[in-house]
Amino acid sequence: MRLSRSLIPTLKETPAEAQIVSHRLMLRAGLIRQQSAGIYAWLPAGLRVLHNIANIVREEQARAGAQEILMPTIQSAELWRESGRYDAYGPEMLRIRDRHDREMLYGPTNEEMLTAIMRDSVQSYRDLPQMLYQIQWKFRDEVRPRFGVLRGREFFMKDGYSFDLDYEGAVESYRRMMLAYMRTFKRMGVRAVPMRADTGPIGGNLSHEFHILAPTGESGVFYDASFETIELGDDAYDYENRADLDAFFDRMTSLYAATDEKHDEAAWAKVPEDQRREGRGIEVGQIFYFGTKYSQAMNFAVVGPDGARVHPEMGSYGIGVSRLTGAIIEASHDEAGIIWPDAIAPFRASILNLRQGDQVTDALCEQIYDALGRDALYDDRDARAGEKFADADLMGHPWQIIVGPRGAAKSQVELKHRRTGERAELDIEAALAKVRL
RNA sequence: CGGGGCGUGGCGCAGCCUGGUAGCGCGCUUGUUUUGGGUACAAGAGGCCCCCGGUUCGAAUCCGGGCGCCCCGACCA
Repeated sequence: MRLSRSLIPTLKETPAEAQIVSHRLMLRAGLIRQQSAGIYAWLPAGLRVLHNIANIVREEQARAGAQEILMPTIQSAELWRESGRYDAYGPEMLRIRDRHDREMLYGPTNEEMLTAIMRDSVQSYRDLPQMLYQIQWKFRDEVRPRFGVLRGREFFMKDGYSFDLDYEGAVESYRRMMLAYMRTFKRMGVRAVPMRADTGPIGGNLSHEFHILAPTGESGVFYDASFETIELGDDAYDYENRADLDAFFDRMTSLYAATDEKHDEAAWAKVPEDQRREGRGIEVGQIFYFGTKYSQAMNFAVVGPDGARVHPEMGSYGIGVSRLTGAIIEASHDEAGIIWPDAIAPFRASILNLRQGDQVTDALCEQIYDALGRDALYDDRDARAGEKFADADLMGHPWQIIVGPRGAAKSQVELKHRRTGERAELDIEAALAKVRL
C-alpha cells in the first residue's frame, strides 16, 4: 500500500481521552477511531491487524477440529427467556425493540442460540461430539468502558462451543481447546498463561482464563516463574491422541497460576519461594465447562445408544480478538511506538523513501515495492526523513527498508529491524530475502 | 452506579473567576529554504466556542436544564 494514498492518519500528539499506552498508540498509529464510549471504527491498518489475529484463530481452530459458523448479532429475547438469562443478565445486555415492538437484544454471547440450532438439527448420539465457533461482534453495555479496545462495549470475539455425549468427552474437548489456545497465542508472538478461573456453581477445575502478562493488566496474577520459560504451545502434542491431551493439560495445570480472585494461599505456599511471581495480566481468553446447563434448560437432548435421551455436555471457549490487538501492544512497544510481532503486523515492512522525487531513490523504492506487494507499506509521501522515521517506528512494522540517496547510488538500502533496532547496509536482494523470511 | 473532571478549528491547550461576538502550539495549503531522526522563514485556509433555554444593550464567559467524553472506585458470562 502506498502511504500517500492510504487512510492511515498518524498523530503526533495523543488525544486527551487515551490514558493507557495501547490506546494511545492505536490512535496515534491510525489504527482506530473512537465513535462512542467503548465503540471503535477500525481503519485500514487496524483492520489488517484484526484480520491477522482472526485468521490465526481460524487456522488453529480448524486444526483442533472446530467448524466455523456465523450467527447474527441481533437475537430474540425469547431465546434468552428459555435459558432464564434474559432476566438474569442485567443491564450489561443491550436490549432493543423492533418496529413490531418485539424484544430483541444485541448478543453478548451465543450459548442459547447455538443450543437452539443444535436442538433443531441433532437428534442422535452419533452426531456428537461437535465443536463449533464463530468470530463475530458482541456487545456488552459496560458501565464504564475504558482502556480503548481492552475494555470496549462492542468487541470482536471468537466464541466456540462444544457438545459431547458425556463428561469424559467434554473433558477431552476442553483439553483440546486449551491446547488450541496455547498454540494460537504462541503464534501471535505473546506468552499467555492459563490461570485457574472461577467455575461458579459447576465446580471442578474446568475453567481457565488466559492472561498476557503486562503491567497495565486489569487482573492481579500469581504464577510460577516456569511459565516465563516453558514451551507453551508445543507442536509435539497430537489432538487425536487422548494421552497427549492429558499430558499437555497436566503440564499446563500442574504449575501454579491464578488470578487474585482465585488465589489460593495454601497452594501458593507450596511454590518454591524463588519461583513465585506476582504481576498483572490482561485476560485474552477463557475456556469453560458448564455441563448440561443450557441443554437441559432449553431441552436439547439426543437419543443415546441405549435409546435413552441424553442432554449433551457443553463447554464454551472465548478469545477476545479485538482485545488482543490492545493486549499485544501493551506487551510489545517502546517509547517510539508499537513493535508488532511478525505474525500480526499490518505490514511486513515499511519502505521509507527519504528523497521523494529523486529519480534514483524513487526507482529503487518502486522496485522494492513491486517485489513485496501487499506486504509492504511504501512511505511515498513528500515528507521529511525525520517524519518518516518517526511514523515508521510508531506504526511498528517488523522491518524498515530505508532508501536514501547515499545508498541508492550504490544500489544499497538500509534495513532496520524494529524490535532489535539492528541496522544493516544491504543490497536489495539481501534485504528482500531477510524481510521475506 | 457512587465520587471527581472536562467539552473552544483535525490534535494538544489558553481565554471563563473580573461579560464587549476568539487566541497559542502542532497539523493542513502555497512559496522559498532544508534534505538521513517531526528544518526554518513567509503568506494563507479553517471555529454552530457541545445543545436548548434564561439573565443582559451585549454571553465562550453568568444562571438553569440536557447531552457527550474521561478519570478513581464498585462492576467485569
